[in-house]
Amino acid sequence: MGNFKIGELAAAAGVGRDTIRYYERMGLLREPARTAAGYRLYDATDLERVNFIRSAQELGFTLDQARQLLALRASDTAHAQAVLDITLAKITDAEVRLKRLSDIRDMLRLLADECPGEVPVSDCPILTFLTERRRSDHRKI
Amino acid sequence: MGNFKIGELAAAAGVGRDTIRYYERMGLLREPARTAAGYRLYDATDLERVNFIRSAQELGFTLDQARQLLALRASDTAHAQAVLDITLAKITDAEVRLKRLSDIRDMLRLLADECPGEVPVSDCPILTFLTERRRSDHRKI
DNA sequence: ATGCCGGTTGGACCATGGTCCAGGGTCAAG
DNA sequence: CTTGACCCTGGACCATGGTCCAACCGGCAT
Repeated sequence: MGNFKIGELAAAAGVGRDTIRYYERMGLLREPARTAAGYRLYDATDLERVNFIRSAQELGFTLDQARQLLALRASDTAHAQAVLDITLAKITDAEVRLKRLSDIRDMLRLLADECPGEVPVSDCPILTFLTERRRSDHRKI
Repeated sequence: MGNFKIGELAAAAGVGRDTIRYYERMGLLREPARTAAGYRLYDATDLERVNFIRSAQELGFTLDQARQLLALRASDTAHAQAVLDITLAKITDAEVRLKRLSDIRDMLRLLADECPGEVPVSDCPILTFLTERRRSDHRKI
């Protein structure tokens, strides 16, 4: 009972058919049962898996990490610490990227604030900055 | 005076030779003069261009945007407003991404704080969250 | 003249996460 | 019986910013 064909699974999960086949190739979904004609047959646990993967992606996990999380979930010996470790690494990673990106934003904002707009490009402080910067370089932004 | 071969330009700019040729193919660098043997010959303005591109990249501009900035810099009719517009768009873009990423970090942090570690994965709140989440979905994270 | 470094080309390949296509088979409705 | 919607496969293709490769040529030192 409750068997879907690929299109139905895809629609239920809000992804494309090709995405389902891609996940299968990537080892995120099991090889499904088939009808006599070769059609893939899925059930509710497959839908749940696809939903899990999508949720993980929304939290910034890669497909590879989603696969690790699925493997941990399926294990009966693993402890939650393993999941926590992955999560903590992801948090650190997010913080590094937040720092880099906010530094960039701050620098752009400084430059934008200095730029009067109504001058020829030759007087644009943004271009001047990009042009001059390397004379004293090799520090990170 | 001051002509470099590609390897010298690459070393001076701190990039690979292939990167120089790649920039040429992408239209970021002019087609350089050649020696009789077909070797590319560069000068200080080419080095300065590569440095400009690298600086732009460090500020989060794509190569495509770097090309636009170079075109503006070379124009004698453009005004600084055009550069400012690109920069402001980049700032907005950075802010959107900062918001998304910090929302993700916050959610991960909440989940990590709830996770005791020393329990079987079946009791891991992170996995539970990923498993359950889609029952009430379709809002952005 | 021999070795070696560095130059040339076109094209393949990397990661990431898919998307699309051709050329065929299947299935239910009209 | 035909039409249309769906499914199958293998492989190409997308963006991004390069990197690496083979197979060849140039130029300098020993």
